[in-house]
Amino acid sequence: MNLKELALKLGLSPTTVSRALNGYPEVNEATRERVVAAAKRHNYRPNTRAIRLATGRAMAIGHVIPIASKHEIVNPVFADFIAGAGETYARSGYDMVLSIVPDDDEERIYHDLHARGTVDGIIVHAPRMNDTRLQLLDSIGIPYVVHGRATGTATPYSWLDVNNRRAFQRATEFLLDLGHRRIALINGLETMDFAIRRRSGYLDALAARGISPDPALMSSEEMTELRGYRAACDMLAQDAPPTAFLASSMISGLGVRRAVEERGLRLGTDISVIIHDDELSYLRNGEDVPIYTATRSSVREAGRQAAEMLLQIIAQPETAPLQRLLEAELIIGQSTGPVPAPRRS
Amino acid sequence: MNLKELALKLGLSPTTVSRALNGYPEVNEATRERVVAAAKRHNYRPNTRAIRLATGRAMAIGHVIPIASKHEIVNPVFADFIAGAGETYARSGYDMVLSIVPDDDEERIYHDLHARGTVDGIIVHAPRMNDTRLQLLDSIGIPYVVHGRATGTATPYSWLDVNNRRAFQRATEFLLDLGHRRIALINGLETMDFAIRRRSGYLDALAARGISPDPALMSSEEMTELRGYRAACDMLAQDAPPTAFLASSMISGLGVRRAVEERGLRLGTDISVIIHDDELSYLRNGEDVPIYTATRSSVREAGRQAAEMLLQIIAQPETAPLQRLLEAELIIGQSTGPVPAPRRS
DNA sequence: AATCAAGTTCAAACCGCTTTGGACAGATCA
DNA sequence: TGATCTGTCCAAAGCGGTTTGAACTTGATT
Repeated sequence: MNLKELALKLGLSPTTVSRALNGYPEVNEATRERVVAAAKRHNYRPNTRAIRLATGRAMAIGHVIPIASKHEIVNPVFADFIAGAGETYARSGYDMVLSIVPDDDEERIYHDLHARGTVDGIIVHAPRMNDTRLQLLDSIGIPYVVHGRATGTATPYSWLDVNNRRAFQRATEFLLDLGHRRIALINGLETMDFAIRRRSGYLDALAARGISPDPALMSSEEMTELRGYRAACDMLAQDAPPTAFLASSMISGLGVRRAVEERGLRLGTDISVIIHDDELSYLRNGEDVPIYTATRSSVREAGRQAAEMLLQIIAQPETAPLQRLLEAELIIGQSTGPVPAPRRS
Repeated sequence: MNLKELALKLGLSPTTVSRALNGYPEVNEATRERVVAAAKRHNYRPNTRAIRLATGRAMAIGHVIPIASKHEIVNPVFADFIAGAGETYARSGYDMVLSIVPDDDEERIYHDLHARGTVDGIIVHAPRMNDTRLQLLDSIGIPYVVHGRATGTATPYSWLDVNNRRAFQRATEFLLDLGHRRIALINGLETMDFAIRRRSGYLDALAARGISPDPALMSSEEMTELRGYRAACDMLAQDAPPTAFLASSMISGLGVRRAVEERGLRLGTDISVIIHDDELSYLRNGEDVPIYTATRSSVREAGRQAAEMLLQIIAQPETAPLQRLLEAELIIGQSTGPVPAPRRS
């Protein structure tokens, strides 16, 4: 059932039927009702492909997920971010198209998506420092919103980010207030912008108390359970082990916990741990009572909002770049406590 | 730069240019080369929207991700499954469109996707027992492939599944061979088809040794860390606690481990644990040496293959349903060992 | 009564490609 | 030599909508 057939059935022209269904004012209310009723009765749904060609809009947003060919990690936050963004798109009648791209091929994909008219805009994931993609997208002329920021980018651009620096600064201060002095940072890969910011928050908090950072207490790895475990093992085996850990994700936090408990130490008494909690749906940090003390910010909500921003930019292309900074909460769980009295060896 | 402009520049008709680029035989090789060169020089990329309308094909596959509104879990295996499927689509020039749908709205979405011509086929995720979606999709007439199976469906359909029953049967047998008699099952929600099959593999193995199952050793929950932890805690607190656990995912396995270690017990000596390992990229079960003994099957590979099957079905609609059963490996890690001598209390 | 405006409706062009059904030239054949 | 075939190329008709510009009613205005 297409527009022409429906029009024929109604004894109207396709023009009028189209207008009736799309809410244009120049159509008699009585006929509109007739048309709407007939459309529903015949299960008429306008063909997306035709609409797209006719209007010149793709009604779709692209999410380009780069896969580093070496270490093929799919960032686990994608699932929840995308779930959030998808809610927004569904409300607005947009489709979400996902491209999984080996990262050396990314540039071509952006050109393609635009030239072939597959999408109206793009969400940029996992920005790095001096990320070249933003300039590329600007030059191509695709509307985009970055999830995160790209330190070192000169021209303004639209982004939505968590205040990672502040979150980790507060977390570090919290540990310092508990008396901890040897605080380890189990960070994500510091090619990632968010990891750079978290590190700087951590360093700032230490500096403010006159503590000079110890490189042996700072690791920068992929955020997997195993990496967290190994980094924590190494650090705990040192002569002057840390009394507290700051882990960049729930998953590396699980690895830290394993290392801690394997040594017969107890979380929250012998060793304190703070994680960053993205509120991943399958990795809840407890239900009512949080297990870990954490800096918390919902990545799903970030997805919702980033998508809204992008749709707004697409609707009004002339507006100045939109920027939104979400603050993370610091929530107190059972994984932190005052620094224990030094053990005698 | 569109086809008409390019044709004009070349002094050819759009017809010939289109044919030259699409490899039709009725075009002189010399002109073809000229066209291809010009296309590259001017960065010509045919407009997807126009192709789709003209050919009547969407060149896109839909992945419908249902979100249970009550407990909003995004299944963590989606990310990796989709990464795998995406690789296949990229190779074949298909787009992947994701719909995040509250599960009470799913039926409408399928009708929509088809009637509006947004996709050429669908991957069905997370099938349940007697899943009504398959019949719906059959009646609508959309090609589809199910990731998993739907017990109770009478008519044949295309699916790709892991042999969950066999995997859990073997895992249970392995524990039985180690002398374990009280083996707990930390299963996923048994509304899910895969969970039903795993359970039946577990029960079969027990039955084959004449062991009657103990309901107190079987839990069926969402596969989160917390659920795994709680279930394990409850079971370990019983008068006759289990000596081994079978966990339906790496994540619930992490919860089980926490419960075990929290009680001062050691994994692989005091308590044995086997997990199912989907080889999620951010939750590797060790690198060279597996941490957990596990039934292993790559969900990413499953994504690749399911996508290939679907593309094949779309290309040849008249073929009989395709079905593929992947066997899980049983890999031996450090989390299992012989049943310990009973403690005196 | 003629003019004008507002309210409705429609025919036709268009979006950018694919594809059908020729057209035309040169080669091949009887 | 005329007929047939082959190799190339093209005009035009879709695909299924949106959108422009015009036409036709009606009722109000002068």
